[in-house]
Amino acid sequence: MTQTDNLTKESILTIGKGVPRLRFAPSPTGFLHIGAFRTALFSWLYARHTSGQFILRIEDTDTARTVEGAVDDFINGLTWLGMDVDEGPIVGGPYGPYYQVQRKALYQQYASQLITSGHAYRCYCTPERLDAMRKAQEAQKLPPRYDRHCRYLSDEEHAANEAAGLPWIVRFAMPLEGETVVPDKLHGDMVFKNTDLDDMVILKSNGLAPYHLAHLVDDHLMGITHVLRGEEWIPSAPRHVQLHKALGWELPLYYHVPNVLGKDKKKLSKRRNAPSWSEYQEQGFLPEAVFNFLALLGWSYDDKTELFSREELIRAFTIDRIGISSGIYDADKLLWMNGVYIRQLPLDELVRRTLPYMERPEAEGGLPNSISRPLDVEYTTRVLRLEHERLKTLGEAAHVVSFFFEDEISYDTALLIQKGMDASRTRNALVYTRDLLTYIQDWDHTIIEPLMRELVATLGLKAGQLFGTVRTAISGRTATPPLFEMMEVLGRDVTMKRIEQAIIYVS
RNA sequence: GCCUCGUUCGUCUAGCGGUUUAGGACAUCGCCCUUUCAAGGCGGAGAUCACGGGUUCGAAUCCCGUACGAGGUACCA
Repeated sequence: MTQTDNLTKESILTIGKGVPRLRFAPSPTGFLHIGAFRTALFSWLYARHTSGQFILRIEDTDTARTVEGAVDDFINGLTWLGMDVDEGPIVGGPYGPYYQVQRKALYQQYASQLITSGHAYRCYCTPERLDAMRKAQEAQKLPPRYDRHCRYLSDEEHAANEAAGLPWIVRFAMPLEGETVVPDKLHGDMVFKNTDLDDMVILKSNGLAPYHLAHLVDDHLMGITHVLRGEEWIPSAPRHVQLHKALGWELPLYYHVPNVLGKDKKKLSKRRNAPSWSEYQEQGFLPEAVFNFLALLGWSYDDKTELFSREELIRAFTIDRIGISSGIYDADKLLWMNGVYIRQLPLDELVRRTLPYMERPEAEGGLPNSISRPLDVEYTTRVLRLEHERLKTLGEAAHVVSFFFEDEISYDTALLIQKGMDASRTRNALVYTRDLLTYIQDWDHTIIEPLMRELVATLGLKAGQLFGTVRTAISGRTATPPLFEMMEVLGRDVTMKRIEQAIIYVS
């Protein structure tokens, strides 16, 4: 297809029929991983970029594998990521229903139309026969393919099978020679030999259509202009082209998007190497960070820009800059990006969004059950201000900040003794610190710091030796926010109490 | 087995025939800042552009093979 042809086709679709219409059509066989949302995101971004429409359709024709609650999971995931749906379940729309099980009659109608036009036929082959056939083919090292047994049945034989009440399905009569060209906007034309294509099933015994017919009928009827789907569909795309031809329908614009791979270099799979999107939510990833990260998975704007707000992404997104080679998703980079987004959050917003994570039960990553301080907004704000630029996820806040809320802290008392110090010098330093702190009028880090620095000099220690000891004494940690601000937030009473305790520990 | 798609630093990528001593980011290493941890700043290392042939004055960029990887090969999507 030449560039001119593309432009022409695109013009017809976008100007002739209105705006671009794209869909996300998951099948409710389980939760969704972020790879699935990545492809949906591209469709969504393009729809928003062009003021087009984004449609959610549920491909539930595999009734046996349908999982309860899956559709809610999709909708929750889309909502979390901020991908609003113009048409679909719940919101409805003029091209519904948006569940394929409810569109059964449509598929049957087109299947029988194809039989009438000679493009399809009824097949009475039993699963046992198909199985035996496939086994025989494999034994002979032949590609397993339907042998077209029923395609060549005479009218009399069809009538006899009918009269006998044999169950049947419908198969598509694939052209027996020639080639099928799949025009793909990302890959260019892909050519397939028709002899490699078999007579696939287009109507199952449960009366529903498999993906091949169902998605295509729906896309056509719903006016879908751009089909973005995973590259695993490339091998069956020629079937879809032939089906379009037989139905006399114009092809949508195809974009076969590369798959997202796991660390094992395998396609992300819910049952093998990919967590549900909701685990990212539970760990405290910000949806805007995941959104940004996902957009960069197989798409790029230029050679340096990586941080995009939602609006910037909508403005910058162009479909032709989607890459064609699949890539492993880099969990480290997501973590980094989440940190960037957390740091960009205004403090009150950070608190508002972190509180629910801290309020979770201890077992789910919340604050310890033993906390003695209430989780009020004022105090939590003062605490989180100190951890703001240190957080990588919202979920880790509770752990990192727990000592601000606990009454008793426990730690390895050996950590009190700094490099070049011993127990008695440490004890001495703590005693001096306690005495100094007792006389401080304004409990403010700007007051505490210079006095503590004087004490360092008085005791002939290095700053790190004194401060390290006090840090451990009041937090039980070796890595904390700046010491004096921490003391200020903790308050005089708690600080003094913990230092007293530490004096006992080192004795 | 057969069919198809893909292949630039460890990872994500820029590059669409000359501006490239192949640019950026994450990770990593070093230095600076510094009371620890982060954050930030500066810098380093890291890619014979999978390999082999062509085409061309000139190729990471175009063509053909090979290798490797992935995907598909169902009354699953």
